[in-house]
Amino acid sequence: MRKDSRLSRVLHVLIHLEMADQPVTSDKMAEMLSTNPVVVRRTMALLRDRGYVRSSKGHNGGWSLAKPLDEITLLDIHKALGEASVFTIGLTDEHTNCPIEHAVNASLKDVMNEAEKLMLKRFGEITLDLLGAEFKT
Amino acid sequence: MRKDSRLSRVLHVLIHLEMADQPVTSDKMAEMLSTNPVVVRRTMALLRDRGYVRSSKGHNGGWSLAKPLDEITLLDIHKALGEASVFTIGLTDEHTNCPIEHAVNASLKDVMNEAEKLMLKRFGEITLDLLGAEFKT
DNA sequence: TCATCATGTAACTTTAATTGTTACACAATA
DNA sequence: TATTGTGTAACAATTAAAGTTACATGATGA
Repeated sequence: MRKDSRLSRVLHVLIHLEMADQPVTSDKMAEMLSTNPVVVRRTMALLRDRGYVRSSKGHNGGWSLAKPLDEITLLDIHKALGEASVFTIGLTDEHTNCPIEHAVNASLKDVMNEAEKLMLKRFGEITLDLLGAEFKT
Repeated sequence: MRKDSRLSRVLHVLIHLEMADQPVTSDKMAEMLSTNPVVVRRTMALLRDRGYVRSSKGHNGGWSLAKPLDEITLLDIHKALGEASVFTIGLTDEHTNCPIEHAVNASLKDVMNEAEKLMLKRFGEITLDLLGAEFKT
């Protein structure tokens, strides 16, 4: 099953951003991430919409933090990226009226909701400066 | 992100299987699931490999349970389907030696592991007869 | 002011993985 | 022995994300 590594990538970039004393261009980031500047802009735009980063044009332009890392949580970034669900496991579309199908889906949904809730709670507890701190030790 | 609904589908089918007094053909199942008999065989073959179901050929052939539902857990089926991870969130390939990237991935991995562990624990606690029981009430 | 650097974004192509399909071999049974 | 069913290889279709191209627009500094 395909994985979405935007979260991992963008966190990586944000922490680098904090250490830079100048805006960092999409080109530089793309190079870091072995990807394309347009892809970077697409993803970063989602964060800008939420006020976590800023972009500027022209000479010495690029991306910079709009908020200190200790005020941004993993959950914030995860939400900004707008992935519908964290699970690869999906439920069947219940176009039938089969009560068994409904029961199965309800059970699965319960378990997945519980796990997702736990995960998002943890994400909410981790600010991005902690990620940076961890590597500095 | 694409979802894998094989788990949901196959559970649905297994509970139906229990109630059938004859083997059920791949064609019937495919119709139930609005899919293709070959797809059904592919998925069911994974369960047969683990001894949860049996298949027989010829007249009155088809699929039947090889184990009572109260001896099969959600976790058993999940494992049989062989999905690598339950999460849509992936980590970057660490071809670089960037310590920040490593730290970010380690943190994400921690949180995901914890959530996955919880989820699989719950899956292990739910036997398939419980799913059926739930709908009967 | 104007060449240059940078983002913004639409439109399109590529990629990767599953799912669906076709075709045919093989086995069981009425 | 015709029919019913699985087993499986090989291929096509689908789909969603990622990548790419192209060009507009804005900012900056020489």
